[in-house]
Amino acid sequence: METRREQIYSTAGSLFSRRGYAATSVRDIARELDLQGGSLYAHIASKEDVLWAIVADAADRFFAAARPLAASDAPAAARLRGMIHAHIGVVTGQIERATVFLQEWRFLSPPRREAIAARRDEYEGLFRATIAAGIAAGEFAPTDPKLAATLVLSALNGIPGWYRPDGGLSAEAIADHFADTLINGLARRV
Amino acid sequence: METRREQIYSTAGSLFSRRGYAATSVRDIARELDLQGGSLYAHIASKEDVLWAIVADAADRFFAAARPLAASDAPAAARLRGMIHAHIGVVTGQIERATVFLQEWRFLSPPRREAIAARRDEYEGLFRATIAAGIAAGEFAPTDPKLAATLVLSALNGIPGWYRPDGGLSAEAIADHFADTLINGLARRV
DNA sequence: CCTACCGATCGGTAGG
DNA sequence: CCTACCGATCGGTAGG
Repeated sequence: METRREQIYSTAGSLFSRRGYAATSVRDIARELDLQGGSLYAHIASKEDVLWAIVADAADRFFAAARPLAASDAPAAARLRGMIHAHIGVVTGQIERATVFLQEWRFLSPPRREAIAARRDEYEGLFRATIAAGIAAGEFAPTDPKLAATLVLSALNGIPGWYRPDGGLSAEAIADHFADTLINGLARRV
Repeated sequence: METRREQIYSTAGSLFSRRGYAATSVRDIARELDLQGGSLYAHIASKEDVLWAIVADAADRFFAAARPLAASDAPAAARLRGMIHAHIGVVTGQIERATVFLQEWRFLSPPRREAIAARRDEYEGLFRATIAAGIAAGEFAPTDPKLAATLVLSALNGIPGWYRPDGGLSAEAIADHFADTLINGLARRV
């Protein structure tokens, strides 16, 4: 029971992720739904509103997946491992929307772009704080938590560039490997 | 003694990196050079040719920086450290062209896009081979070299998303931190 | 390198 | 949701 509007978001997400927002026209979206170009505007107010709906929804999913893990009382390394798995789960499970979130948000108008920039920084803060806690607890070697969080998230956010759902590598296998390598990289030498 | 054509590449690189290829018009480029839109075509054959010139040039720079280090006879960890520094040097030293190379190459026409995909895979192969050599030599823990190379390059290629040349963090400091963390992450536990 | 133009397409709207 | 349209802009070209 998908509403027309949800169909539009889904189709737009697919097209935006493949061709980019700027290179996708509202008529491209309409065509995939067997509608006339102008008919889309019975359901949406503007092309940018569609982008915004996709981006804001994806941001919510990342927070919903990672925040509970960041807030748990497990050791920092275990929390970080869980957050890496959760993040990769969103990226691979919603690959089109995640790609649009990661790559196309810069086409939002300034107020919305700034809102997303703020949310991204807040989200990165979950990783920063977890890494900082791990350093304080002696689990991780002393390092710049901000730079380390950026490294971790950059590695994870590169996944849409090469991941194929039907490839030989499961999201779980990728998450295990990435978590092993990254956490090992942060770990204190014994 | 910059030729007009080089000015066009430089201006286009700046605009493509900021707004994206699809959202930049040839008139945008012309305006920055105080030319009429059509006058650009006295110097270039098409908008796509400009993108191609930038992307192909950036690819050359990455190879020129990393290939000699990959081929040296130093231990694998030292080679990988050098390659990470070299790669980050290109990314931060030519940030606009590097951004266009990393983000906008998908707007190339199919034959050129495939050529760049092949070069990217070849380049990633330098990292794969170095990591595989490190595993064989017992410097690195056994792991999937392909996945590990992808992790490393994803982390490095995220840098244009946040690096600011006038920020408090030098390219060298970033490279040191990233190389430390990534090589530590690959290292064999002792 | 400019003027003036080409056909195509853009996001969006009026009125039904 | 369609038809028919709006003004603006697109990449590119002819002729000078």
